[in-house]
This record gives sequence, structure tokens and C-alpha cells, in this order.
Amino acid sequence: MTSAEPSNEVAGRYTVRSVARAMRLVQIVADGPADGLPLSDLARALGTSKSTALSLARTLTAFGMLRDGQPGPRYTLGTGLIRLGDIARGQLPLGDVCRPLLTELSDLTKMTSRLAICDDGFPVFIERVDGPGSVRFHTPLGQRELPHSSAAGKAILATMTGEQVREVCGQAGLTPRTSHTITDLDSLRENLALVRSNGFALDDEEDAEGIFCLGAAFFGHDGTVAGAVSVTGIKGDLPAWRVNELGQAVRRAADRVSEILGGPRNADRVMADQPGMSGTSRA
Amino acid sequence: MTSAEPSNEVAGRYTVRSVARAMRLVQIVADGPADGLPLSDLARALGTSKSTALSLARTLTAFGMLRDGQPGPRYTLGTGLIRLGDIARGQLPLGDVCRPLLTELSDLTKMTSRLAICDDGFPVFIERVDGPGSVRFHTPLGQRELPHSSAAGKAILATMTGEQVREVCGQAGLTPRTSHTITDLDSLRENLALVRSNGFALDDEEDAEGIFCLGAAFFGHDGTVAGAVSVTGIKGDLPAWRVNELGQAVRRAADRVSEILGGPRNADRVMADQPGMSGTSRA
DNA sequence: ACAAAGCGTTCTGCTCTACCGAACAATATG
DNA sequence: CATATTGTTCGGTAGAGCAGAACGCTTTGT
Repeated sequence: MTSAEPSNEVAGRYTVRSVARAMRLVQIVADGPADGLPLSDLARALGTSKSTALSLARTLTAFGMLRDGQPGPRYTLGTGLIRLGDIARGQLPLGDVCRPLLTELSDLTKMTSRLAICDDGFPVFIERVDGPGSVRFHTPLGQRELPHSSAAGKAILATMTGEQVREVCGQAGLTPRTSHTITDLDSLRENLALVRSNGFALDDEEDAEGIFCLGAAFFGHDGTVAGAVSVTGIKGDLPAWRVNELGQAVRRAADRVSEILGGPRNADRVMADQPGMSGTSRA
Repeated sequence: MTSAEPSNEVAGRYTVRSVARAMRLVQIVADGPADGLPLSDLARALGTSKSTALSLARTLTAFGMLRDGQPGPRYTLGTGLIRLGDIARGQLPLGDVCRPLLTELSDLTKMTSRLAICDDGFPVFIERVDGPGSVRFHTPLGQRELPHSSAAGKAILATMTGEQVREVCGQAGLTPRTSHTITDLDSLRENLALVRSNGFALDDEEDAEGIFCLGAAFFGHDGTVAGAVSVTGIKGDLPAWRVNELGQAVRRAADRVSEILGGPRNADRVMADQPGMSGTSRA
């Protein structure tokens, strides 16, 4: 009838509609309550008829992606996803290897430490070790975090060329998360220069009110950035004089990851971009 | 090639073909090498044309289930699966809560301990804690294990009615894994009676040569079996006189899980089965 | 207690989409 | 340089996926 349907469907070229719907279904269940969602809710959220949602859900259930009727007739995520997630983590070069390293860092800093890989410039955390007696942060794994408002993200950005920074940030958007979030490119570039000279990145309540993070990048054998290590804590618990001490500890941990990967340490790496600067005219 | 196509497609009622193919695609990538598979291999393994495989792979990639072109033009599992696996584990009632309990058990027994949930009678391990200096077993998480040849499986079976045991084993098949595997129902029933009187199950090289496991079931608030705790070790390291001691330690750990869930301990639970009863209770 | 609304499930037919195959470009291999 | 594979593009067509209505069943309201 009318021309403008919102149509929250994700459709690039070569997209299979039913598969896309099925994946959205999984996302819906994942974002739903822990005790699952009934079929009607799925259909509603998907914007399809019940019969369609049923077919999709049944198919996914047959593959263990969903699970039906554990607490009543509700769909929850299936155990097959645990398996796939485990394998996916194993396929990444890091993860298991770096766990002890994170444990060590958590013990030392008494904070929650995490390891992120670089996914097209975005940090994706794949491992987490909570500190002794530390507050448990709700930090989901496997999710893309924002590059400009997280310590890991900024640590990664700081290793890239101005052009790459522009591209990644253009894709992600400099969304304000708190009143401290850096929202313009020039300020961000300034901040990244500071990150480079310090050897670590500081997220000072830029992503969440009252929370700070320290992050440092690590590199693969080809010298390109592979990810970042970060620690997270409550701002109130952090005396200013400890920032550098903790930051250096994070940097050392990141350098040890680089070592495992056969990459250069933060201090030794030569920036591709640096002084001369190619096309970083202000946009 | 004439009439009987093998057609390894999974097709129950209400199955969406393209979604089923997409899921098989994910499985193929998961079972493939860690550095991924090229598109042609995917098409070959799927039994479809390249263009179809491309559409499916592109769609999955858009949702983070697959990842394209990290080491060359190859598909690997995506980081979205790590996220979903993490959430799936969180949706399960256990997991995080029981981790310290497993750690304790690993410290005590010096063995790898694991926690399985009961998935339609099958044990599915969702958490693993390696013992101090113990051998790292290749024990994938989220995968259905065999009920009759694993300690966790037998611990679970031992809590069920004879009818249920028959059904689960009929579905799983009493496949021989080693020369010690129990392959007939009567012997298995005998063994399960022993499990009940001991309070724990012993897998004596029944699933893998040279490996033994000890397992004990735990129960939900409604008294039905919810899963099992187990420890794994090398047969040669196990003096016969320690079997009972370790088994009781496992049983105690399982009982503590039951306690967390508000369920009965192994000793207190009344069996539904026993001579007269036929109980298939309905919800 | 009944009514009413909601749930999950089944079925049929129409529409449109997912699939194949062929042709293309871009690499790897000899 | 030739040859074999790879990834990509594009249409035509068969057939699969989708909506909708109708069916029991359980739950909710009064």
C-alpha cells in the first residue's frame, strides 16, 4: 500500500531472507529474559505470523541453537550455541593461551581484566577474568564495543593511521555515552596522541558513569594491531597517583601478549602514520 | 545416482530448508580447520552451488555468525557466536554460580572437573575447571555426550525410571567406545543399581582407553535430575582404594549444587521407579 | 462455574524467493 | 605464459516459504 514500511530487516546484496529472520530470532531470544520467550512473543518481535516463527524456531531447535520447553513452552538459547561459542573462541589464535596472563593481571590490580581482539577496528572482548573480590561488571563477551569510548578501543585506534581512525569512527559514530565521552574527531586525535606517548589508554568515565578502564594494544607477527588488554574498575577506588602505575602494568601484560604472537612491543613499534602525516586534514 | 540420493539434509516437519542449510554451514565451519574454509569447500560440503553457499555465508556473516577474510578469503566462526554462547551459558541457571565449587573440587582431587546439565537425558557439559598441573583433556563444552559411556551420563540415568532409561538409550544407541563399554541394557541396569547404592557413577575406561571419570547427579527444586558433576583423570594415576574417597567428594559437590538449586541430596531423594511404579508424571 | 482470551499446532494455496547454472573476473598453479 | 581454481554477478524458473484461518487446549477474568 504505502511506500515507507520501516522493515527492520537486514538486507544487503545476497541476503537470504529466511536465514536473516532466523538469526534475528536467535538475537531476540538472546536479548530476552533468561527464562525464555513464548512463540507468540517471537512472532510479534519478528513481525511475522506465528506459523512462520514456528517453522524457524523448530528448525533452529533441531540444530541446538534454540531449546524448547525447558521451563514451560518457552524458547531459550540452546546448548549448541555454547559449543559453537567454545569452538569460535578456540579458533581465535588467543584466548586460552592468555587466560593465565589475565589472571595474573587481575591479581595484581585487583580489578576485572579482559582481552579483546580487533575486529575491523572494533574491540571484541573474548576473555574475562574477574579480580579477587572485585565488583562483577556486566561485561558480555563476543560483543563489539565502541572504539571511541572504551580504553581497549582507544588503545587500538592509537595504533592506526589517521585515515583508518576516520573510517572506523565514521562507521561507529562518536556517540556520547556519558558527559565525558569524546564526541569530536579532533579531540579524539589529541587523546590518541596522549595514548601513544603514555603507552596505554585511559577511559575516564567515558563509557559509563563512575567506571574507568585502562587499556593497551598488542600486535601480531606482521606488526598490525591484533587486539588489546584492559582492566576495569570503579572511579572512586582509583587514586590519581596510581593511574600510571596500573597503566604500565596493563601495557606490560599487552606486550607479553605481543610476545606470544611474535609481534613488536608497544615501545618498539614504528607507527605507519606519525610525524609527517599524510591526508589528515580536518574534515 | 539414480533413485537413492543420500540427502544428508535434516528435515523434520516444519523445517525451513535454507535455514537448515545455513546451520549446517556453521557446523561445517566449526568442524573445519581453525584457519577457516574457502567458499568452494563450503559449497562442496553443503552439496549446493557456489552461489547458494555464498548467499548463505554472506547472510551469516552479516549477523556475526561467520567471519570472512581474516586469513585470506576463508570463512571462520564469527565473534557473534562467542557472544551468543556466553549468553546461552548465562541463561542456564547454573554455570557461573558453580564455578567456585568446581575449582574447589579440582583443587581437592587434582583432576579436571566439569559440570553438565541434563538435556533430554543427555549430559551436556557447560563448565570446566582444569586441576592444578593436570593433563588438559580435550573436552569441548556444549556438546551432548553419550549417556551410557560417561560417568555424568550414568549418574543421570541412575536417577531415572527404567522406562526412561530405555528410551534415552534407544535414542542414543549403546555404541561401544572401548572394549570396556557397556553395550547391553541389562548390564547397564545392573551398573546403574550400583551407582545408586554408591551415590556416584564410575566410568572405568568405558568412553576412552586409559581414562576414568567419576560422576554424581544433582537435582532441581522439583526433585527431577538437573545435571551432574564429574571429574576426569588418567586410569594409571588412580589407586583402587581412592575410588570411593574421590567418588564421595564428587557426590558431596553435586549435593551442594542441589542445595543451591533447592533440590534434594542424593541420599534423600526417593526414586520414582522401583519395582511397582510406572510413573511418567505430567506437568 | 462459565466465558473469553490467549496459547501452540495444523493445513492449504498463492506469491515471491531462494536456488541453480552459466558467464565473468581475479587469483593461484604449472 | 597457459591453465586450473577461485570468488563474483546475474537472470529465469521451480518450488519453498509465508500468511491466514481454523482447530483444540490451557489460562485468565468475573
